[in-house]
Amino acid sequence: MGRAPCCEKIGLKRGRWTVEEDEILNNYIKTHGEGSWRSLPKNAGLLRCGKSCRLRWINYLRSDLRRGNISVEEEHLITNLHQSLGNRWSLIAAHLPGRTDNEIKNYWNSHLSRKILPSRRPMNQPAKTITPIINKRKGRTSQTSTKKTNKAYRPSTVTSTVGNQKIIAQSDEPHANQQTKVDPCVSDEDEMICFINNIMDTDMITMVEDGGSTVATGEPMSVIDEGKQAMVSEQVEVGGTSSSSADSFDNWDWDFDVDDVVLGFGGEGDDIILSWPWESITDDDNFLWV
DNA sequence: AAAACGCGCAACCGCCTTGGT
DNA sequence: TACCAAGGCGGTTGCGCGTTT
Repeated sequence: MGRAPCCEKIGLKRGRWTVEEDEILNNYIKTHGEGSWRSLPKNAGLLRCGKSCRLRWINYLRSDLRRGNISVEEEHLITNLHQSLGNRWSLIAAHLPGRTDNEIKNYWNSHLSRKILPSRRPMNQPAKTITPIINKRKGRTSQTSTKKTNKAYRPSTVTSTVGNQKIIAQSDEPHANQQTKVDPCVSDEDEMICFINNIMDTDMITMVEDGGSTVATGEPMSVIDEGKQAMVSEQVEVGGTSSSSADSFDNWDWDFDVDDVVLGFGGEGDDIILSWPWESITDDDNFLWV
């Protein structure tokens, strides 16, 4: 017995949406609001699967969408977010207002992955595959589940030296259940990209070699301890300089009481983020100059 | 001019989690 | 506690269109 289809498919239309269908869906949602996707097509008089309606609305019909022309800034943001979050397109999309996860995913697959990944691996060297550490959370994202997810996000810190200045960069990294290819930077790499790669690479390697054993046991370690440990263990030497800021971590407020899609520290709005490491990769605010 | 090819994007698929009962 | 429906997500597919041969 195969798995039952998510919805009755007999007689339902598939493929591209027509203008008329868009209009019906648009009008229905404007009148009745989002939700109840299962019953929506029937009520609206659409011969479509509820999932299909939801997808069409989210990816195409919503009024707050920005379509096309991903800017350079957005591209940088996507790149940096992907370094930290991996293929968690919905989380990445949450940082690009008006962009959908589908759009970003497509953009990544068609533009950025080719642009970035090939340059990170020497031609004659196979990519190193890191076994997933943390189970990827899939499926419905409620506020409660978001809380759980957020707690799994552990800011990591990497110190590096650029010129004669030491940099501490904090990177958020859930490292989901994904296969990530880690490669050394090549010589002609742009310096900043190379630095970002170092962050990612060292994160991943440390996760496996150091923090990995803890997670692999399946023991639900204290989130706070886990975060601290990760941050401490992930202090790495880049450019011959290293430091530990473990002491300062104890002073952090780790009581993440968040209802947000992303890490939040409170503030005027629920989804205000105090500091995302990638927020402005060329902005000094992003790093702590020591 | 036409066939072949490649790319971008919309849509689908199947798995997973959540929340209600 | 178990079950089920609904919703959400990432991966994949395939169509349409522009470019190349």
